[in-house]
Amino acid sequence: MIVSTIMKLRKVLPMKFHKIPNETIQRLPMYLRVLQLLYKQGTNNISSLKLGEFLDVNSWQARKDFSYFGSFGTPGVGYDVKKLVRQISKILKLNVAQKVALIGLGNLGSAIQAYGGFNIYGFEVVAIFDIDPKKIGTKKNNIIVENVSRIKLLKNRKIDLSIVAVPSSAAQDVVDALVKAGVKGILNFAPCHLKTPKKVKIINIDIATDLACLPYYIPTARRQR
Amino acid sequence: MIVSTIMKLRKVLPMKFHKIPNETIQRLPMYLRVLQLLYKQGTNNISSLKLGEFLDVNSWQARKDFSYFGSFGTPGVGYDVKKLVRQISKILKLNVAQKVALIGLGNLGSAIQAYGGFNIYGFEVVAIFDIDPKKIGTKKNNIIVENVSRIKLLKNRKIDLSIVAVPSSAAQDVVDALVKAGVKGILNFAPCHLKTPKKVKIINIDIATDLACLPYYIPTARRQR
DNA sequence: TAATGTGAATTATTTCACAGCA
DNA sequence: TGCTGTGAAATAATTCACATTA
Repeated sequence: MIVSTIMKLRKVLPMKFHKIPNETIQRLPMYLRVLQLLYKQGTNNISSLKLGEFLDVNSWQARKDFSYFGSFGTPGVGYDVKKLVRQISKILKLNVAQKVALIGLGNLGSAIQAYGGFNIYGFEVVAIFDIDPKKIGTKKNNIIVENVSRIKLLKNRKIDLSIVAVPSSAAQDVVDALVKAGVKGILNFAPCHLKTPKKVKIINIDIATDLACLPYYIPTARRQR
Repeated sequence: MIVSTIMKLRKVLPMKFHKIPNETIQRLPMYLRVLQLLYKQGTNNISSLKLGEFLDVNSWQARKDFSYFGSFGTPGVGYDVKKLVRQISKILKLNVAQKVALIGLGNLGSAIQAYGGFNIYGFEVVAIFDIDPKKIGTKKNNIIVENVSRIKLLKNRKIDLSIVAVPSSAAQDVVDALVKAGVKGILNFAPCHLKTPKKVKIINIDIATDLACLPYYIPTARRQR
């Protein structure tokens, strides 16, 4: 009720005080990725139309997404690529390097560790935990694999983020430990719903679930029974 | 304009003729996963409230999701778990086993191949392709790894779905080949936007992009500059 | 002239509230 | 009584259209 009143008041205020759609936040990293690539290739200026073409996003969608945070472009000219990169980085709080703890060094955990795609956003895996005694103590990319029982010691290591790549059966215990250790954001790969306090943001990636949507969209399965 | 008129007409028609939200489709595999688990554990009947609790979904959300497709429950009683599993499977076209081709057997591809989570939805990886001569010809889980140049031969093998786990630089070529080979649905892990004809459904999973959203939601990064 | 920025309109999705059935 | 199914209301997100500015 109060929220509703605030929302109505906000309608007379400038764009930047409107509620920001979740979808907008999810698109920002994609803009950022393309813009960084463009900058590397020597493109200094780009229009919302061109930028959108790289991502299958309409020009007005891109402009509106940015407008929630301010006016970053120049009418008649477009956006300064470098400036826009800096602005989006700041919005997403990616302007400071983000330390990440990886939990689980099985097939998926190893793949994530080897994956270089995090670097462009300033993420760095600085701690790895596993439960397998054969892995504990070994080095992976100069990081010593630690026993999951040591997750609680993260408290003193200024790590806000964690990637959970353990089996579903172990996931809730791991998440509980991470929350206790002061981790504020979790990217979870276990295909199950995990309970966290409201202050801890959790984003789930469920590969099988995403795949399971595909057949629905396929006009006619080759031989439907 | 015409679409808008149809939509208005639809408002007087029963629920099942309404447009089905994409979000509903994305929730169906999650209901299915929980229901299968419950059934294995001997639960034969469940209410929308209990079902929702497992997934942090409101009871009315679950009921509305199902209502787009028909009336599967019994007022005052709830849903027959086995019956609901069968209905959702049918809606998602998961009632027939789905063959999947995996492209790319690097770190991520290997992890996907080893991941058992697909089985519950009836998926089976039946073909693997890679570009590395050292991998081509070897066996992985009884499947011979083939050269990517042979993707075009998929045409005769009744495979509708594919998982793409190759570097961004190779992804568009791979997708083009898959489209030519008659693949109808693609789950893409390469962090880039890929062009496909409208009739081919593509779902993207971008791990780094999802991670990049997390810091935004964290109240205050530990030392914001 | 060529682009941005943004109110307003439209469309999509969620939430509510309750009629109706076992 | 307890739970489903669903119109209607509320909320959220996208799309449009255009005033505005370099």
